Amino acid sequence: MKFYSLSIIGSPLEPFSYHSQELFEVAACVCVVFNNREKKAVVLQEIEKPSFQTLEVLSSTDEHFSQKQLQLANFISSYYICSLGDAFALLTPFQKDTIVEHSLNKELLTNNIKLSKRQQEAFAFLQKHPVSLLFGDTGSGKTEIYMEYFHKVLREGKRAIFLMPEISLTPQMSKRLEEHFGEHFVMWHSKLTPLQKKKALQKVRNGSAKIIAGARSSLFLPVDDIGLIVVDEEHDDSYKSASRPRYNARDIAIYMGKLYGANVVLGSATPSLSSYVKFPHFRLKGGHITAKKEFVFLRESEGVSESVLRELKERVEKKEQSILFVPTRANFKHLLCASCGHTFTCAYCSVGMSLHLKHNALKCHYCNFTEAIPKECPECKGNELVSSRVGTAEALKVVQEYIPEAKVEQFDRDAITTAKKLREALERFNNKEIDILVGTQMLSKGHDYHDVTFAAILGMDNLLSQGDYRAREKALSLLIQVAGRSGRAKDAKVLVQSFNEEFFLPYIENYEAFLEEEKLFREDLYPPFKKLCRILFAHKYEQKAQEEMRRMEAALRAFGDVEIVGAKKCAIERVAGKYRFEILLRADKSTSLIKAVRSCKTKLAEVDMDPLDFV
DNA sequence: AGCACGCCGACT
DNA sequence: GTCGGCGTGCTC
Repeated sequence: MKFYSLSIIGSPLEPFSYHSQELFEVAACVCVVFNNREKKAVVLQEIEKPSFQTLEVLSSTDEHFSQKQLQLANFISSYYICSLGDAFALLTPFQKDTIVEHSLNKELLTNNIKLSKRQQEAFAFLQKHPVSLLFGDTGSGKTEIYMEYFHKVLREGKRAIFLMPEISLTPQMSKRLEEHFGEHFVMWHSKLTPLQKKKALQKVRNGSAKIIAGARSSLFLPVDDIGLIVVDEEHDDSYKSASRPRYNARDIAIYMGKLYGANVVLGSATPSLSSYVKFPHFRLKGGHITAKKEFVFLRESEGVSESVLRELKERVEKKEQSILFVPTRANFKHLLCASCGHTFTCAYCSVGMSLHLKHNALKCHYCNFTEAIPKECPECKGNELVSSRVGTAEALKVVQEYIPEAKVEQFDRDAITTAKKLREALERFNNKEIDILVGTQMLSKGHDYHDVTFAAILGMDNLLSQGDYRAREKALSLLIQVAGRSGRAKDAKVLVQSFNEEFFLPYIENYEAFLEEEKLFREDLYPPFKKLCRILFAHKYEQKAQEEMRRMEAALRAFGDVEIVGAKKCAIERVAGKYRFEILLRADKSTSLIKAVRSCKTKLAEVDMDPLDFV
């Protein structure tokens, strides 16, 4: 009889002991009964017979993790402070007896990419460093360099992972990679259907997929011969997972680079300060785009201004395309009573209800609670309700009323709900069936709109005044990214409605100047110079959440190398009926944070290592 | 995290 | 009487 320590996949608990007649390899997947239910588990090691009764392993499976995946799971579990079971739940195992194809389409070994002198220099630079930052403006030719690099990896008999923010996984990019790498290319993201997933996974497992492009989770596919990881748009916050474990795919890519002996390339036109400080960079400017861009600031706050409308109308008449950026969805973010000042807030969250005229509803953007738009104020019975903070739907309405002949479309999470809708919207825009796209952040994510001659950007001031340490970085990079969607083929005008011209303007065409400034502001206080960890407590009863927080706060005081920056209510103190408290910790080294938090983490506490958002 | 067990209110 | 609300405890 043999005894094993097993990690139950998906369980937040520590490993459990089982027995079996069979001999299992470390990292093999087995089936067990756990708490009266059948679960998959990972063999960690053989152990001595424990003092308590054990259950027998139900069966072995044909799945197993690799040694490197085992190390990766251990890293995730220790760095992000979660169970091994939670870490393994992220990974896709290998499958025994999969026939591995080594045949490579010979035609793909040669390629027709012609890099410019500068691009060649960049390529040489990237190859020299284990982790490097390709700091290249929109349209400066980053993608060609990636392609060239992928070809090289292929020639060396290895494979490459190409990470992108989910929304950038567009047909355009897919098509381009398909043309280059044919059957050796595969796309992986959460919106694939089960059948598509199965097919893609088969190609990954049998080795025919050499270039794996996809979102966060592509990092965890069963690939052991990784020669290169590219993290495109590395500044993008969506690389950070919003649920447990709250890992950052960009940072895990860097860890994996070391683990697999693969180079890592981070690419962005607006790199994060963290990457800029930590890694050597190569600056790629302008490139083959010769079109000029004119930036105009307009000191106006709410809504779509007359000037923006006039500009938009002018473009429509000239049959030119425009984009209009608004940071919020819906018609309005807030609704309040003009006579008594009563605000309409969600019954379950401490946030305002957004006004969605299309559905005749007030909607909470945090828990989705929906109710009819009230006719009068429940407090004072007044019937003069006013709304504020214009969103995409309202901006679209205003534009449509001003320019009835224009073809205007909404481009946000409310309108683009599926991959198909995204594909079709982008197709219509590129086919000139749309004059104006009105959208949120979604507009900024790597889509190639080649003929936009006018971009209007609203709501920047709200983003800038959000108050967390990255607000400046977030606002400025977003502005540059949205502006970068215009002026690709023809000259363009970018109109920014903001009172913060003094902050934005000097940096728009000189992002490194911003990074250098920001470095001074962050030194001794914020990442990457200091490490942060946020611990969240959420509970139905306010007192319970607060007590848990206080208990942990007290325990954390024992650690001299960890500073308790704050222990308080969250900025949004209630979400989905739960009261929320947080502790923010700061230290010089992440090991200090890990040690402290590990030692006194309660069940209720959710750890957010290297937090990016503070809501 | 699930999920079963068990104890108390409000309804056929 | 019972249906079902969620507090508590357990998972090798």
